[in-house]
Amino acid sequence: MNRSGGDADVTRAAMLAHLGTSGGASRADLARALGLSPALVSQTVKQLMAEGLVRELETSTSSGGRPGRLLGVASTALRSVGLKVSHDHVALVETELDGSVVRAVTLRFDAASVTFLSDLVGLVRAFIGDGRDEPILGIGVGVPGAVDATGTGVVDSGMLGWRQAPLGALMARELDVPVLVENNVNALAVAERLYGAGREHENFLVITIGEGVGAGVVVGGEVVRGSRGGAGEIGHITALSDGPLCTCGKRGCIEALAGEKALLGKARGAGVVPAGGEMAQLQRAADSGNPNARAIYALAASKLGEVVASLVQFIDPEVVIISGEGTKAWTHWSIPFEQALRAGITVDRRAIPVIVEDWEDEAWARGAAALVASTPFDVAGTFGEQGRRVRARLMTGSSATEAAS
Amino acid sequence: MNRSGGDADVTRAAMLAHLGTSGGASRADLARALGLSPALVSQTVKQLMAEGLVRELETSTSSGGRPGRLLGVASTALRSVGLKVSHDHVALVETELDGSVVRAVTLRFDAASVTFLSDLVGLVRAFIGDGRDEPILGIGVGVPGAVDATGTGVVDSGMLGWRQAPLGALMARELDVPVLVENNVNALAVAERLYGAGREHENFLVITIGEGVGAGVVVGGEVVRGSRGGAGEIGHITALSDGPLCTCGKRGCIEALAGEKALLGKARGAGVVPAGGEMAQLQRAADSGNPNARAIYALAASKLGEVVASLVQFIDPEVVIISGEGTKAWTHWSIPFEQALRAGITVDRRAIPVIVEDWEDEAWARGAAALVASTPFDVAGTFGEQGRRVRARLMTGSSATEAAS
DNA sequence: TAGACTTTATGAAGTGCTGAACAAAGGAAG
DNA sequence: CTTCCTTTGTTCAGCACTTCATAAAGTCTA
Repeated sequence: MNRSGGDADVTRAAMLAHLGTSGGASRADLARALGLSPALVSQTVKQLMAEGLVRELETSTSSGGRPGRLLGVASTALRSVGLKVSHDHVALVETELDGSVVRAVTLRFDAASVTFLSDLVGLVRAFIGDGRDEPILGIGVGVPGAVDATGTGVVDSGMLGWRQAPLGALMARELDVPVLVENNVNALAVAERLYGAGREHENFLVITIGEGVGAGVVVGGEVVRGSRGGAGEIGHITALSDGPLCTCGKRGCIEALAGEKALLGKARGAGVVPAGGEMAQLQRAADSGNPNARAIYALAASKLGEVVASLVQFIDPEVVIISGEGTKAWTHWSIPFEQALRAGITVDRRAIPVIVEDWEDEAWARGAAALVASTPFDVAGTFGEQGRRVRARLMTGSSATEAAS
Repeated sequence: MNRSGGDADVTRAAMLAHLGTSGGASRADLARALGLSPALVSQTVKQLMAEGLVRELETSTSSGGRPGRLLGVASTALRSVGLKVSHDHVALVETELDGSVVRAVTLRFDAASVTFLSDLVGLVRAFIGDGRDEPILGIGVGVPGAVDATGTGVVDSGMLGWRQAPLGALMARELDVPVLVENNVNALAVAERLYGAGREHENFLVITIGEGVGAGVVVGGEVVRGSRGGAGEIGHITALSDGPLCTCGKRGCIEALAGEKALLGKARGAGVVPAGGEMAQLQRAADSGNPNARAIYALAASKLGEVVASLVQFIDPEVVIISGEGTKAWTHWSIPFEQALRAGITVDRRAIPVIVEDWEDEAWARGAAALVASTPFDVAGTFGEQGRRVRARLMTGSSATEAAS
């Protein structure tokens, strides 16, 4: 399969992104990884080197044949910005193509303010202004909620209280930079696929715990978005009939059982933490052996395990990755979660590995930034016009200013 | 995106298959449906017409512009065979490319016999022999269980008691015909995508009820197979903790609550049907208003609704299609199922349509036959060598004998 | 009835990619 | 140390497909 016509730059961008995200790779490596013919890689690398975008590094050790000449991106100016939007704060990071974080800040932000859109644009503008004068490749935005079309970036979020917020279009226009908006768990899944455990897997599940409970689904190497970008919204799967009332109006949602608010509520009710107490206090109580605190975690973990078991049975992933702020206390989740998970699936898939990555705010934002690095691989064209703009910037080494369309 | 190199026959086959499965289409229709340029379609159609594989039908009515000249496949000999394998019988059908059934039989078959492989081959050989002398395009096989690689067709099935049965390779060798083996629900999902409600949807869920409970998942127009072909095995999702013991060793699996055996067991226990009674008797009892019988259906339907609600919340499909033998009694499932389903999902997706198609054995087999017609669209190459062989046969109008590899 | 518009179909020129053949550069075996 | 094998990288002819331009065949509007 090739991409003739006007799609040559997709190939070029994919090669640049692969070199950026994987450190060094030989031409043969590139051909295998991207499914292209060696001939094309040779040819394209020659161009990219002539343009000064790619350079040869050292020679790799041989594995019984001719050793490969490793390649790397020449430009150091290929940076992306990622932001994670929460109801009361925004985390911003600037990353290199390989996912390494150059700088990061967390700022207060009121999602319920009437001026939330312009507020957000202002924060991002200031953050970019603080950096070097190099123009950035693009901005990735992770939001808790459904994103209608990733290209235009219209957001519906119960957690933020946004209805059809035209976030992507506005930011792209105001900042004159490609902006990719996506559900934050999906963004995390993209990051896992590019830099994390998902690199070796085509099918996996990312489960996040924290304020909410979410899931990202990767099938055949691609993130599943569902009919209107609503795939992975497992927070409102019913885990206990006649359970506690959830913010969504239903009863017994897993988020109402294993979300931060639910845990805190229980902890306060049981007197484990004081009235105005925080999650950290609950964790400390559990750490020091408080049986009530441990029981609170255990119940949540067990219910989460049951839900994840259903998903594993349904979609048959190769691994399950657990992430989110909630993993800070994972020691208290681990055993009951795994027990419930293994007990809820058939024998043939009980060996499924569970990988825990305790990422915090910064990592979520890094996930959003990964969206930018992933666009060159986005053959399906999910990101549309914004994706094209990112690729165009990759091509010019981000040093030339781009004409806005 | 194009498919240059050695993949020209994929395009040709896809055009033939599209014409076969959709009746008549103009060149412009083909270009749109297959995502090709009009120029290429013109060019390729010219070839196909010269080879006598395609002919022009009448002229379509104009919709404000030049009317299109409708095309159709010239050969009437493009037939496929589909079979549905159950533990005690096999259903066989012969179909045209458009999915219409030419003939169908159901035969006794013992999946537990030591000679089950050769028995099955014998049945198929006899079935093909009974038909006209035209060689067929290929054979699709639907089995209840996981199929490792659709190309080679190695089957693991708890319901049939098969472990790593090399069904596909054996049949292909013995019968000298391309053989595509797939999980039966996945096959049904393919049929829905080609001929049914799935034609207008890229993301949908197929739920089957009957002896077992299964699911087929279509995301982005493609059937999701999971890491080892085990996606969609929802029968053993836990729907009721501490529920009845299931054949898989777990408790409260949805199959142990809503599968035929479970319903029959309950019906016998409640005295609704006699000791050796059948499903039809349970249904008649419910039809005539027996409250116990109705309650049995209602509980199963409600539990199924809860499980499907989780899946809908998770994968966000556009529609849910219900099928399988169990739909014969759907009137008794309908209300509690829909109630449980709507109650278990968030407001934003409560409008999701539920489509019921009461297909029986023959339709399952037709689903398997649809695998053959779908191979030309199988860009991902799931069917490998067998898929290539099907395409090769399509090209020669199935009139030339094919050299076995 | 003439033009404007829409949609279908085709021909020519150009582009992206592949496959095959070949050269290069190392290790392993005799 | 030569010979074979494996893997990498390059060159080149050829092909599948696309875009662009143009013709064809209708409907709609003035």
